[in-house]
Amino acid sequence: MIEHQNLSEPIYDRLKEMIVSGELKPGEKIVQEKIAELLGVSRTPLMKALLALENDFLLESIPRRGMYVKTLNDKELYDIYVCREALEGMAARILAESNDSKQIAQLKNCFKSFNSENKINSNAYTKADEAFHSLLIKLTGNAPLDKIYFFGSIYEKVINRGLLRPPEETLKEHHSIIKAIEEGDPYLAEKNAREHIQKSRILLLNK
Amino acid sequence: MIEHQNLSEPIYDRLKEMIVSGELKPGEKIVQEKIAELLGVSRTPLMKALLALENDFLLESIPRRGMYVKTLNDKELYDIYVCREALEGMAARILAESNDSKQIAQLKNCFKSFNSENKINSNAYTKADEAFHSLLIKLTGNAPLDKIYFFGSIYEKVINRGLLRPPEETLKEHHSIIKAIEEGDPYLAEKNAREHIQKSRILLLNK
DNA sequence: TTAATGTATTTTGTATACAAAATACAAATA
DNA sequence: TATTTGTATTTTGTATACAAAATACATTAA
Repeated sequence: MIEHQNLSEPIYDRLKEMIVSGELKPGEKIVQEKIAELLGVSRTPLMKALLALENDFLLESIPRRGMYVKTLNDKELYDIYVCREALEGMAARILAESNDSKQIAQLKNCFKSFNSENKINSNAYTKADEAFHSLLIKLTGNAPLDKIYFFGSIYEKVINRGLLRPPEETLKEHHSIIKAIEEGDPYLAEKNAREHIQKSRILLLNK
Repeated sequence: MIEHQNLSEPIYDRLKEMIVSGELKPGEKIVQEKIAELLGVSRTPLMKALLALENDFLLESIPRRGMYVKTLNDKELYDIYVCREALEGMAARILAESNDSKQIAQLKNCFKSFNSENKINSNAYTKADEAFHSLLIKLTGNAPLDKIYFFGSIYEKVINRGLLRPPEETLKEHHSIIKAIEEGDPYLAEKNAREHIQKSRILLLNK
């Protein structure tokens, strides 16, 4: 079955899913031949996908030893939140500066189903949360920013440990970020976005 | 010559140098077989290096067409400076928080040879500048931050267009960043670091 | 002359083959 | 028994082989 598309891409997607879902457990070794056979491909395109996943912080490579599913310790998780704070803060600032009503509508749309409800479905909210934070970055139109913001992949892994804070609490904060963007207040937008991440970050310390 | 070390790493280093130095020109296509032969290796380890370089924003891949040396347009360069502003600002804040005299000494050391001199060697200063900004990130001990901060590789490419601002001007700013860190003032350290990048960023707009 | 078409060549994407390092495990030694 | 040593097996790193897509180029038709 030699059919020249980009095999690496579907492999990458599949493996990412397997890692995030826990099908491949943290610390587990990726034995290339086994995974290749499992996915029905050769080691060559698999290797490409593995390298991409390493760059996403989902795999860890020890030269001459192999690739392992990354186990995020508390320090690393904390450090990722530090990066998120800086990057999402900047993203919020940029969006507030451009103050685009279409963009604001998109941001609002993430949480529209939760506004009127009294009881928030935790699973649906987690998805919305992820979409919102990812959208915040995407809407800036800053390609390098989007490239380095690989934390989305890790997000689900974090969530699997249990939501850090109740939706009722974070929903307010999300809206305050959007509101500052809508008011065209870059300083406040950045401040709100940063404080939002910071609150979760601090919780990670006492875990 | 089959000798199992990590060929990919030296290949990566060599290619990075060739790109940064301009031996490989922006927009130039990387013909795998040619480069492989030039470096005396096969396409397999070369491919690994190419993928890493793509992740560093130094190469651009068009599926089924090939890899090309990235041509940074003004918008992308500007966007990179936006990221730098966020990340280096955060780094300066962190260093100010920990307020470690050893770290501060290291930072000062970057510019020690320029303090007493009246005429600054532009070439040496460029190297010092690069070392300083890279060190700022490294000293935080934040691995994800260091991983996403690939801009150092691009730095020289930018500089090749000509220094954005005279050393006399930026040297002061560098010292003001260090000073704020030394005084343990996270807010000021972040502010100074950000303004430092911002000033260069704004210049990029009028180019 | 210009545009279109078909063929040859080049180049990428993938699979496979093989060498050397790493690992597992059994036998030998203390 | 615990530790070392040697051998077999596994697995990675690299090279090569080959198919299909992309490109170059010449030939033909308008």
